[in-house]
Amino acid sequence: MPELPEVETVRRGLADRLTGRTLVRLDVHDPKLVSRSAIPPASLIGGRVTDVARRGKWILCRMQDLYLVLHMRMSGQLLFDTDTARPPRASLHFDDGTRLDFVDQRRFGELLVWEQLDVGLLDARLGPEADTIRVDDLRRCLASRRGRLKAALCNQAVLAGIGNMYADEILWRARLASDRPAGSLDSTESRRLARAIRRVLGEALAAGGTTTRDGLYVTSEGDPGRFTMHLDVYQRDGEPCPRCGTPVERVKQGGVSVYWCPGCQS
DNA sequence: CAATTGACCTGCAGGC
DNA sequence: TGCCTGCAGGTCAATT
Repeated sequence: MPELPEVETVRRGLADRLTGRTLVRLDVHDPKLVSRSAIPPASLIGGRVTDVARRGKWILCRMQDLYLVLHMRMSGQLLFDTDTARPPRASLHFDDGTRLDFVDQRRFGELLVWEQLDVGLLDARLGPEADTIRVDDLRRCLASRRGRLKAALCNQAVLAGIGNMYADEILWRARLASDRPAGSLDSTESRRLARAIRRVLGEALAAGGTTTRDGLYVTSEGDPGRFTMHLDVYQRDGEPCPRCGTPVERVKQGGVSVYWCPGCQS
């Protein structure tokens, strides 16, 4: 599922190909994709892409006074000029002939048109960007939280960009158990966690993200992510922990799977 | 205010 | 073979 490294990889792909381009045609094949947009998507036609930014898992394409806002949710793919097996939910055509398709098996993704004001509102409901988090900011984010550490890491209002897969990888790297109360970390553990967040997300981004066995994540050029082989615990239940050899366990916590090593995470 | 739960979706795996 | 159930999880709204 697209988390910060995947969304950032896609953002870079879009920035490369779309900056300076003008949208000449927009075909929405699935109305649900745009149903939460207060401004009709057709308003973007004739607009030129001046900048492609990212906030958490949201992609924000500035098109002069409006923003094309994209969220891939579980299975969204943004693909340039590919002939996919799956029909796109929308296709965007640009002045140089480039076509960008929004393909989305599970149909949770969204395409929205926002004004500057709405971008500000997004900022207010997201925590700081996870990939650059520093230990003192992290402690502020987690302080006085009584819920589970993993839930806090995955909560976009606390920290923006982490999802289920990287939360497990980060917790393994930091040698922390997912069910620890978020506010219970001492200063050593907080330092370890902040470092693990930056390291895991940074390495995953450098590898162009992670394509899991569902194969749903690919870059905007259609390439799979190369971090897959570097996963230490995610979807590796039963395999020996790379650090201590204890078999990796999979448990259910708050409705989602947690992959972790009971031998070295506490 | 913080935490939890259900809803939204589709494809696929597993059981019978 | 075919039907059914459960599962994958990001975000939001509603509830505790």
